[in-house]
Amino acid sequence: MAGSAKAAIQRPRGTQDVLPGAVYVWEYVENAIREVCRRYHYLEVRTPIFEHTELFERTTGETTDIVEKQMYTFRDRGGRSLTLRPEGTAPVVRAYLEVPERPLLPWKVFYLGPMFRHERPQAGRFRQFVQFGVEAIGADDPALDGEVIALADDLFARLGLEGLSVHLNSIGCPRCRPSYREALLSYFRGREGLCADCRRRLEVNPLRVLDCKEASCRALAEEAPRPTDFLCPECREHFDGVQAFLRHTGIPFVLAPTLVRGLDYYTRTVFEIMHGALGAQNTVCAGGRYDGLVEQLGGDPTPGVGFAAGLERLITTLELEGRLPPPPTEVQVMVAYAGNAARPVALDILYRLRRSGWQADIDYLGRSLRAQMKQASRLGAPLVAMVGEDEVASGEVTVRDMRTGEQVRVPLEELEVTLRRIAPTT
RNA sequence: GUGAAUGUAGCUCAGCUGGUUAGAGCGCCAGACUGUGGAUCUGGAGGCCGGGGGUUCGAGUCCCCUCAUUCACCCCA
Repeated sequence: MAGSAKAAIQRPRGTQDVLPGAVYVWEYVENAIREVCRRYHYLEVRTPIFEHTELFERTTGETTDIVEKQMYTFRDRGGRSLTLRPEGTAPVVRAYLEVPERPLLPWKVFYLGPMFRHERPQAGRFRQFVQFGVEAIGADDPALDGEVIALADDLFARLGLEGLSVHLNSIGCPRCRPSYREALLSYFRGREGLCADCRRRLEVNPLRVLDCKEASCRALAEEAPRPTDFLCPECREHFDGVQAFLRHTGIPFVLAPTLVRGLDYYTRTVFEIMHGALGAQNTVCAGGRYDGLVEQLGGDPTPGVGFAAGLERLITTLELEGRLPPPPTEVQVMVAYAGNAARPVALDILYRLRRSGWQADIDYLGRSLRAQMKQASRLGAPLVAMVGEDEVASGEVTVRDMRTGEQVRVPLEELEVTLRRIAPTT
């Protein structure tokens, strides 16, 4: 690829470099996330990048692809099996159980950081990707389900996104799900037309047959029994409560009777926030309730609800909707000089500006003044401070406004006032 | 893990049925303007045509393998 004799080392498959010119977009999104979370009283938690493998095996679901074949698992020198975290909820719950003092409930936290799954990359899917997620542990109030959905909705609105829609469903609890499962099995077993994948799904995880993309399966799924028809009275009431909250709060949503989630720990509420124009991986945010998870990890029975959002997909959505913020100014003042005699003076000016807070830079490639101007222009620097032999002799500096082309020559002491006057806001 | 498409200058791409010095646009550097950007013109640098093997007198063009990228499936943010 590269012209060198040795083969160039490329980044590992499914990873990305966020280059300097793009980092501001990430900062923009991260800032929006932190601000919204603060308003909803969710505090940040930072858990390790790797965990004991068992944590994910026990929670995510032993039959899910994530655990079966997508984990980056390795042994450390002590022989322990560790895994780069493939998702954020299990680690957060584990951390909750390790909080030294009993936390005030609900424990409302958010996380923001890289996750790892060994999958084939495609549009909107990477092996290392960044997830933002919130978890509220310790209350089963439907208004809390509503709160995490509201938080996500608020965030997306704040980012200016419009093409997203909330899809909502309830998959019941360990008490009502078995009867639904049976109904589903007998429905599909009595019918022809399922694809090969779905015949396998039917045995492994029957609920997943519902969201198959195959046309024939979808047709069958349309008529299939729905989880919401089998909810026990408590789950029914809870689900009604979530919907009532959303209507009351004015958050639009659509009921999605065939929506199920992949991870084993979900109960009751499940939801996804999707975008119509994203390609095959169109879910930007997904979550739900996990009332059995804390107990499963050795804690007292404690309900919980949360979601995870993929930042790469979110940023793609921003691009798609033309909602990327303009890039920030890299350099406010470019210091240019003509002739080697002026260089020490130019460096003095450069450091004087930097020390008083200006974003300032200078040419290091010995370019002609003309080329220095061109650089300044390309960098989008609004101001150039120029010195040549004349200025050195008279103790002055020439300030050029790159937007208008106007320039003035002022005594060195007046440089900063002049800069501020010409470009007060930069 | 499965399938398909694509890999030619820094970037985006040409290169007809294999034919000898591999091109364009943009970008970059320099000059026209011996101290001044965004316009124009001129010149220049920069490619073992992803890598390996094969067919052929001859391969960027054909065949095989391999690596990478992209999209889709599986699954999922």
